[in-house]
Amino acid sequence: MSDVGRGRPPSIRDVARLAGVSHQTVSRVLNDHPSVRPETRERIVEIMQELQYRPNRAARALATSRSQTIGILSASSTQYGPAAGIAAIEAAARERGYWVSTANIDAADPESIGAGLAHLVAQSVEGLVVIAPQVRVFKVLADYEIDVPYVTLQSAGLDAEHALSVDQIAGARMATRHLIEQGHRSIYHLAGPQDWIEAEARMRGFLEEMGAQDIPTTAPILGDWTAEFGYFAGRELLRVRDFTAIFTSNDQMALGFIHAIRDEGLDVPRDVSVVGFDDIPEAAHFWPPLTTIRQDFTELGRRCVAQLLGTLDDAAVEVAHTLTPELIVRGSTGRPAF
Amino acid sequence: MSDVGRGRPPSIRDVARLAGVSHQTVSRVLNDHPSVRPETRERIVEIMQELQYRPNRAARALATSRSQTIGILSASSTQYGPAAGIAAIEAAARERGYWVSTANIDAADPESIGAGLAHLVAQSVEGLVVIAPQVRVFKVLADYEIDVPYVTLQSAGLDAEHALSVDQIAGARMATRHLIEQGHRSIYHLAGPQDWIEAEARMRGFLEEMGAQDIPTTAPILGDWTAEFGYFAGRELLRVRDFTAIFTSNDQMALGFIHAIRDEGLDVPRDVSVVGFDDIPEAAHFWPPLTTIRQDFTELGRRCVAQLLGTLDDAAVEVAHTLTPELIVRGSTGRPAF
DNA sequence: GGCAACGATGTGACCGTGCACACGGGCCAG
DNA sequence: CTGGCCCGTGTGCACGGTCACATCGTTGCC
Repeated sequence: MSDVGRGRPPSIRDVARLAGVSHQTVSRVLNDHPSVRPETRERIVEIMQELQYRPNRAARALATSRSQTIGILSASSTQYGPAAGIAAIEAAARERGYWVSTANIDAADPESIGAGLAHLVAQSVEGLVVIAPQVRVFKVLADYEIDVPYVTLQSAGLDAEHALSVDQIAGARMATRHLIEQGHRSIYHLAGPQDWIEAEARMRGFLEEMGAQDIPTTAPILGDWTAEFGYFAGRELLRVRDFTAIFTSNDQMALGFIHAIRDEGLDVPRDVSVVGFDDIPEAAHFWPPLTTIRQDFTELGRRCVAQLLGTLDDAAVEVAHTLTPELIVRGSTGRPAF
Repeated sequence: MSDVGRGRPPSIRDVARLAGVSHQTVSRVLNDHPSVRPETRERIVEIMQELQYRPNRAARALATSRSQTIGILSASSTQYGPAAGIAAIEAAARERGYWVSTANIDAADPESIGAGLAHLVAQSVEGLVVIAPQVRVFKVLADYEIDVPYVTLQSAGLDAEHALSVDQIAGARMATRHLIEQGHRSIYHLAGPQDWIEAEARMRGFLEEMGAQDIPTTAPILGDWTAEFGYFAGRELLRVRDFTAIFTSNDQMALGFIHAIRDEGLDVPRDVSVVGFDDIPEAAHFWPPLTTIRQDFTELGRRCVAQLLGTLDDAAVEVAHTLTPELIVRGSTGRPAF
């Protein structure tokens, strides 16, 4: 007698039959259509609960040709910054009833980029967030002739229209200025990989600020973001030791660099001052605590969804494309010894 | 004359018409059905490329009632471990033609857990990976009567059938034994939050090993995984300083603890030896480099997908549920001073 | 040589939802 | 009084695939 036949989950037609209405009326209830009599609506809702009815997303997507999904194409998602951005994007998207699908890519491998992109496009995502701020990725993006709206994180300068980012140049200038203000004149810069837009911008900020203050610079060293590289770069540079401060393009490299400094029996900041970039949660507990540039990844992720879904609902939301970073002064910087 | 009418993307029927076959034959090509004449297949494939045909995922999902999607319910996805796991899961899933959809939750808030779960279920995921190794989450999971297969990461002991994990107890015992072998007898343990399964297991491992060697222990301190907490716990404990070594339940807390040790003007490992857990990429460049327990999150993620999709394709894959961690000895541990 | 089996293909229904349109009744304005 | 409009609801089809089954020609075996 019970209807636990459960060959398949209940559909709107099952609900309709039990409520004594047409499937269309049920559909109207689902979509909050105004012209349904309150008592009808109530009855339908009740039956839905009773049946544990859940709308079938695939069917809806098919009928409306909207997937209600946004895709995230991300490189290096184990890094704090991207991870925080992804989390924020997911939260903001969910709040608006969207799903989030991720594809992680190896940004060093062009094929991987294309595969990730194809994967997301095949899923017919409605929008795309690209957290892979590398020149190479943008080339692929351009070639691919994406036909969905997209937004990129941390790539100002390359694709201004679609970019949302923290002002990397400003951040780098803050970091550099801080060192100069402390009295340093011989400052190195340990940059990120050439291919990364952020790395390039930070390097530019460094050079701009040094230029503005008329201080000669040596060519930045190109790193790979890892603490490991910071360590080896430090070992190398300290053999000559003709500098009193270094600005590294992220916190991990700063950590490695400090490690190298200590290995040489030197002290931070007495012998060398160090400034990082990102303010990862651990930075406050490096030894010494790291002076760095804080970026609000969470806010960035939030705006990114606002912008994207704004485009989709053509609400023409104007979202500010640039956030300003903040200098966090801690123990790793001080006046140079004489 | 051109067919750039493009009201909507091409469907298999469009392809079929141009190829002079029925839509069913096109469908067969899509699904690699054997009985299609090679030349027919070739012609169809050609036309697909010409038309830039892409199968509509929603339609397929509707017809087959398989979404080809697995969901990840994750807490604290900005941590290295979970993030690495997610990336591995995504890669493994994609390789097998599955999509991955994520929901991040605030594990402290029961409502958030339910909402995340509901979100994924509403998407009709075919399988679920839960990376939120907290007792509370499991309660919700049990209440929810999930009707899709699921796997949980790092939660052995609570839900053995579904759990895939690195053997936390073994890892904690390794860490503890290492300290004991160095000659330490007064060892503290800074644990993770009580609610976390991993934290509990590591604590148990610590107590077991200490017990096995007949060394008296003091009650572990309950932390929150952050470097911040490690720092404050260190400040507190060092006021009495009746210990020569500490085993912290993760690397971040170790970092904070070391910070506190140095703030007191003490040295690691001369005055206090420190062992962490996880081996985050930065751990090798802490000062001193951190002795810790390495877990292979990537392998864990991979197996997790194997297990899940094994269930789905009922291939009855038997995946080993437990991985063994590895002790990485670095500079933060040594013999106690006398 | 006849019949079964199989290979290659086509036909039509079906999956669960939304949309365009139709329909009847009540209200209001001319 | 009557025509038009809005409200609440129903009808049928479309969305783009897959599935079960039908069809037809060829091959193989007794």
